Amino acid sequence: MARPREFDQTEVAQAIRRQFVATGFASTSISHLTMATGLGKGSLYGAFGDKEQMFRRTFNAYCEEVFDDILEQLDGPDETALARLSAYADIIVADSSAEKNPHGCFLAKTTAELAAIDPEIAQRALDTFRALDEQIAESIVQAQRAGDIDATADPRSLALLFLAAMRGIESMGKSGMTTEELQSIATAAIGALTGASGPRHNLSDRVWKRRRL
Amino acid sequence: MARPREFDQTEVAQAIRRQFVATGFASTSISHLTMATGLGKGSLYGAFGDKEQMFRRTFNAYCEEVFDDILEQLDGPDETALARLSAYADIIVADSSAEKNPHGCFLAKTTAELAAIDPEIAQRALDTFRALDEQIAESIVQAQRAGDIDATADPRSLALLFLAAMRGIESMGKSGMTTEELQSIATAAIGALTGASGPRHNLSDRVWKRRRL
DNA sequence: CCGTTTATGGACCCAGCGGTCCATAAAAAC
DNA sequence: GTTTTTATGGACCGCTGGGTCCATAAACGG
Repeated sequence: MARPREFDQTEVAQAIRRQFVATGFASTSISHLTMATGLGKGSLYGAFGDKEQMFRRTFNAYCEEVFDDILEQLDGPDETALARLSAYADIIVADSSAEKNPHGCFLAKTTAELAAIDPEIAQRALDTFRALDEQIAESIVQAQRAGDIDATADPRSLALLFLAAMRGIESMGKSGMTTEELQSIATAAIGALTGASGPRHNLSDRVWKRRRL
Repeated sequence: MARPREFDQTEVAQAIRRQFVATGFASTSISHLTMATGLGKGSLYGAFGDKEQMFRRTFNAYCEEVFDDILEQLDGPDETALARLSAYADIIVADSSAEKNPHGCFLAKTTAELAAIDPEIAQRALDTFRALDEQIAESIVQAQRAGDIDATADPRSLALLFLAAMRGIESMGKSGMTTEELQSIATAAIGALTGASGPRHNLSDRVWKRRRL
């Protein structure tokens, strides 16, 4: 061992992430990254490799976080499964308003920019979507057991619809759609799960965990 | 008048559009455009202005087309309103598969890249989303009159949910989600409109008009 | 205290960027 | 045929891009 790093790896990684979230891959220059991190080129390259490696690392970490977040948010007993889905939708709404989060979801942004020309990125995005879908489907099965969702409905189909609605909220939120409109989508999505009969259990159970885009 | 242009404006505009759809704004270089169009820099600048003007013109034309398409697709009598919505969803599915259309919807791509830093782009995107929503809502009202959708449901809320599901299909299609999965979303979205009772009229009425992303 | 090893950040490289300019070509006006 | 006007496309410019290199700094082992 010799001279140690003068910076905190995770702090710098967060600064890099903030920059990529704001300006994507192509529009982020190395000088953006040196400014955002306060490091020189040499340090940045020494610690994280080139721009592409930095980006892939950031994107993978983001996808993992997105998944960890839904895992934590949807975890719980059958009786509050629907309430947790509703709370998750509320979180998506809150995080998708352009006012609060002008740059939108990094997963969506990166898929839009790179999926067509980078199979690795596309695959990671697809894996993440499928993982989200799976978690949602599990919660729907729980809610079916609890009597909040029609037990004869196909949970996989409902889960995909719910996920699509969430991605739609994100997609349109970036353009400046109001929180009221986005919230209406979230409410309607939950309504689509419960059907005309409505839920058996209360949706307003306190099941919020934490927020993340 | 003197020497006339040697190229067809609309053909060249289409070539420009193909390039922007493929590589977005930042990642499209002028040399990309000269290659795509076969024109020299001078001609391109003379006829269309600089890169930013070319892009804005292309984006605006695209938004208009998206709206014209839904207008044409959803036009018709009450009895087939739901079938037309279903056909529209099928078109979105077909156009959103990465296999057929790797670059995705230009509206989504541009919103993801630029809405956060360009209010004019954001506003145009928002206007387009709202216009789509309005047309969908109108068709839903028609379907309610025809007895295919519960007349007590709020058409605005249902329309936003439907639109969000469509944008979700587009968003996830780019990552390579299968046509079957995307189609399942479309079917579930129509199901969410009709509710548990199902539609009164047949969904398979021949109401397809033309295709567009 | 000195040699070794690694971190540091700015100098440097050159390829490609967006944009301008201009000599030339070509059609219209007369 | 001559003049006028516009289109054309490549030469050219200043600048910034990503990436490398290296003199220097700083901590450790002995």
